[in-house]
Amino acid sequence: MKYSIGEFSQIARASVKALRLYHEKGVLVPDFVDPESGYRYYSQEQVGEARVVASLKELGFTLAEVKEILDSCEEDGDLVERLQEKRRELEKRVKRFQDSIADIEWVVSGQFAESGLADAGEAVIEKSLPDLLVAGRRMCGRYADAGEGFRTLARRAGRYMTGKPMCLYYDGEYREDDANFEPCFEVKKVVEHEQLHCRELSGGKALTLLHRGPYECLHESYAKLFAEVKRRELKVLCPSREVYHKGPGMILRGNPKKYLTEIQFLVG
Amino acid sequence: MKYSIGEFSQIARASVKALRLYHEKGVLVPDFVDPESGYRYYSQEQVGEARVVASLKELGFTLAEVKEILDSCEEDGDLVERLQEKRRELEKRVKRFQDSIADIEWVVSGQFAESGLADAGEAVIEKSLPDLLVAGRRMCGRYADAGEGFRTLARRAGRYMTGKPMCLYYDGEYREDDANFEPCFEVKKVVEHEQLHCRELSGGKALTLLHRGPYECLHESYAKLFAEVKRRELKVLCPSREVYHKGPGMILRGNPKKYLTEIQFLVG
DNA sequence: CATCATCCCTCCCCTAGGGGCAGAGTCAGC
DNA sequence: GCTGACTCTGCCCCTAGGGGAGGGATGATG
Repeated sequence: MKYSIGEFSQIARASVKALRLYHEKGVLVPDFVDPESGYRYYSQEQVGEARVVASLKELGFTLAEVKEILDSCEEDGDLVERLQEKRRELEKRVKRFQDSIADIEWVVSGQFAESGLADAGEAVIEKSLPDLLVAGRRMCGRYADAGEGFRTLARRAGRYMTGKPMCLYYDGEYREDDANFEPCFEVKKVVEHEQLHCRELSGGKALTLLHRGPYECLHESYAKLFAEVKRRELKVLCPSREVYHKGPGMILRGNPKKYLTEIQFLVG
Repeated sequence: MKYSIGEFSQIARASVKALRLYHEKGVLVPDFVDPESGYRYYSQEQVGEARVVASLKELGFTLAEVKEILDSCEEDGDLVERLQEKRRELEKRVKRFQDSIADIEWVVSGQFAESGLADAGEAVIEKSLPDLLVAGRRMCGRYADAGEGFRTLARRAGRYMTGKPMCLYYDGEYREDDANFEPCFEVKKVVEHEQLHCRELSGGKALTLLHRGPYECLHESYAKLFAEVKRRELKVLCPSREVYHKGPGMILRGNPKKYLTEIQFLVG
């Protein structure tokens, strides 16, 4: 009983194209090839062979590996080592995919953390800030390193983030290379990790100002806010805060002209 | 500040080859290309662009998708839908890999289930069979369908299998098309599933014979065993059992001449 | 200015598993 | 013999680049 490639394709559930490829690679050679027409003809036993090839492919083996296995193995027992190795390989790939999925989740969740932001324009507003459970990462260096800090933070605690990212500034003055600051965000629950610091951040009365535009111009808004603090004869408590309602994303930089940053001075 | 492709490659952590490909695909076009020499020169801002490309690739996007995203998106928010879709895609792939891993585990575990088989040659042996917790799948049809039964069984309960596969035969006689039998194997714990039957299989005194060779010759061993039962004036209890110490594997057919099948007759 | 080591360019072939198409040959039934 | 269905080989395409050949450009040194 000989099957033409089309018939065999239906029986063995492999495309004609695939069967020709298997022939070329020596993985599944037709029982008989008409030397004149070049037509391939398959036998009944090759249905079983095709099933074996399909099984191995399903397990993640490449055609080259399948060929090697068919040539050198007779029983399933001969496969064990190869299977173990393949399993480790697959597990690695799964892990990579899962990492990607976790990253996607984190980026997406960041987009959904809605701010209760009254778009009141660029005026100084007095607010009462609530106590917040935050996870932060205290750093000492350049402000530009904060992005790296956020990334680390996100990897560790991103899945528990519930608020917008913010940054605490512990210096009373501007510092270039050894600034003292702490990227952080509100979290749903305490996250224990050596690289981050999780605790209650006390709220209270604060003066805030919403800054629209790139970070290079933040100093203008700081000036406004300081002026207002002075006018009201208040004292700024350390640390001051910046809340990044809209900033450079985890992936895309966005448009700096559209950045929205809220400066918060707790006052006493 | 212009970087040559080699310098930029080190800065942006992408191979020269990859950078040239990104240029070709329009994903990351160099800031300036010398029209005479064809040399590519990259600017400082492109370091950031390269980071974006790397991030998107890490999340599992193809170069074509990366290009489209860069062309049409400005902020992370614009990505959300695409990210969700990509996540679903990745989850599907993870699932497929995990299925493969599960299959591998099952095949491998089958190889490690050692039999306490005294290789006593082909003589009738009297044994005391222990009670076994088995998962089985009662079938009515041709013996050749047993393979399919084992496959189904394996999918459902393979991970709890602790013994060799075996088959119970409920007919007192040979039947062609409507044989009554039950592929099964010992399991570590009870598995609840509508398609399989899990229970204690009682042991007891048995006469057994190890058959070496293809299944076509099994009848010879059956004859030997029946003769011995008769000689000892015993009665065979239903069902009889076949234990497949070595048979066609889950994947490869193996060599039928090396098949090892133990026939077990519980006697009373 | 010449030389020489790098660096960079384009072009081609390779990966795995095919998809799709073109042009030509073949098979089987009527 | 005709016709439609089937099959052949060969070519180009896809991912995301790797490897290498052959040849031009750059930059430092003598």
